[in-house]
Amino acid sequence: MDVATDGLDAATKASLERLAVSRADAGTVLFRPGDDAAGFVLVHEGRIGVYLTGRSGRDILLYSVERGQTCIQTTLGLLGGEAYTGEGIAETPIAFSVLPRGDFMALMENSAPFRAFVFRSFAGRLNDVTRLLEQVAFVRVEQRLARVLIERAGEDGTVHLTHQALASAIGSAREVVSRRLEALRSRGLVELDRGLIRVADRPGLRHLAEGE
Amino acid sequence: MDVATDGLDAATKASLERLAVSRADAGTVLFRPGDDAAGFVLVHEGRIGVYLTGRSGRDILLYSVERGQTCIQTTLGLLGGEAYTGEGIAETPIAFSVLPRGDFMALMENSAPFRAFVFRSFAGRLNDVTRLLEQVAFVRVEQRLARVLIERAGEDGTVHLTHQALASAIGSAREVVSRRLEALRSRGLVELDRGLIRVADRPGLRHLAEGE
DNA sequence: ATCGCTTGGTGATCTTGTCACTGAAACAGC
DNA sequence: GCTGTTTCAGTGACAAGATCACCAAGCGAT
Repeated sequence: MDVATDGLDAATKASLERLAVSRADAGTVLFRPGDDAAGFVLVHEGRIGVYLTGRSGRDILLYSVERGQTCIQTTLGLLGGEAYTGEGIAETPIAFSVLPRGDFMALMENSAPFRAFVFRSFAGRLNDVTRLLEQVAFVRVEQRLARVLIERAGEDGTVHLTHQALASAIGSAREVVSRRLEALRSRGLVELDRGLIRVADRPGLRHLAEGE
Repeated sequence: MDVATDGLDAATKASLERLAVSRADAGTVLFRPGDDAAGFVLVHEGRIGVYLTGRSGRDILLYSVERGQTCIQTTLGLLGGEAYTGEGIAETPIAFSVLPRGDFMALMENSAPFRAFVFRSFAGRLNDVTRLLEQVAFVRVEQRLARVLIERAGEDGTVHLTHQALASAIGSAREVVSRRLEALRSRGLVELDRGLIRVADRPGLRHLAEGE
């Protein structure tokens, strides 16, 4: 799942590292559905969330782009001329650089390791989205919720997300998440606070997340 | 959406056309989740459906592979070492050829048009799956059903699919499809027969499919 | 004809999504 | 401190969809 810049040859790496680094605050909207891709985006620090939004206003997290990864929506746009379908939001303060279209094409032409990197990114995202589809289509909300809580819990078992943010992460509605969380709490699996969930019984939650 | 072999240079095209052509009957299972990719698959005739199956046994059509297209699940396997997550079934009698792994890698290395073709395929599939996710996550069953009926209806407005097949196509359950179809019938939008749906009011159905 | 299989219909029940509110906590400015 | 304002969370009522457990037709083979 993690697509690192590892495996790139020194020359390619150097040309990527020469790029100017931009920064953006948490919460910045980096691109919206319909935008054209400006260039190949590489994330150095922080996390970008790419969301799909339905007409009703409900949204779902397609995938996250973290350090060393690239936003393949952009690549998709560069290679196929298709515009974004998702919305990109900085979830933390981020640092990134943009490789202009022409330079990107040249690298694709000349660097086999770079091509491999881009392909791996693609493959990883396709897998992410497919797995997400599987979850949304076939898995109960409670189980999806348990999974996200496990994934997002820090060392101390805390998850700093609102019910709304959790709902977006699993593609459900806030009210549903509230009720499911209350159900988990009543079983002693989590503790609840405003904007904060504490995982109280990690093995129990993991068991739920695995299904059965 | 359609990823044709158009745009390939003559040399690449020739080397693809030298491959031996295999055939398979409708209904043949071509690959299952967990299988390793044998090589790069190119479809000459017919249609392959790639399905994702949940534990419950319910399944959903990820995408179809038609004439001139390639099954990117395979490519994904070749490039990233990931196994299939979907199940491939011949929906019609098919003719296809397989480009062995080594030859595939060589083409990727040496032919820019071939690389572009593979990238376009990837981009198309990622788009397909994303759109499907959007449908499943945010769109009503009735609307998804209407859309599929429009897409699959022949010149004469007939759709030769069972309720179960329709349910798989939209990622729902057979009973739900039966009930929704009955609702459409009562509104005069379709006529029903065993294994056959006739679109009676195409504009009306299309209107439904567009949403609102 | 009749056995077996596929296809489709139906009621009951549970889960999930949606709508319309309410209340509680956090926060900014005075 | 208070006072609005905003964000977050809880709740009841109801609609949509999934699941389960059946049953009944249609169809093909022998």
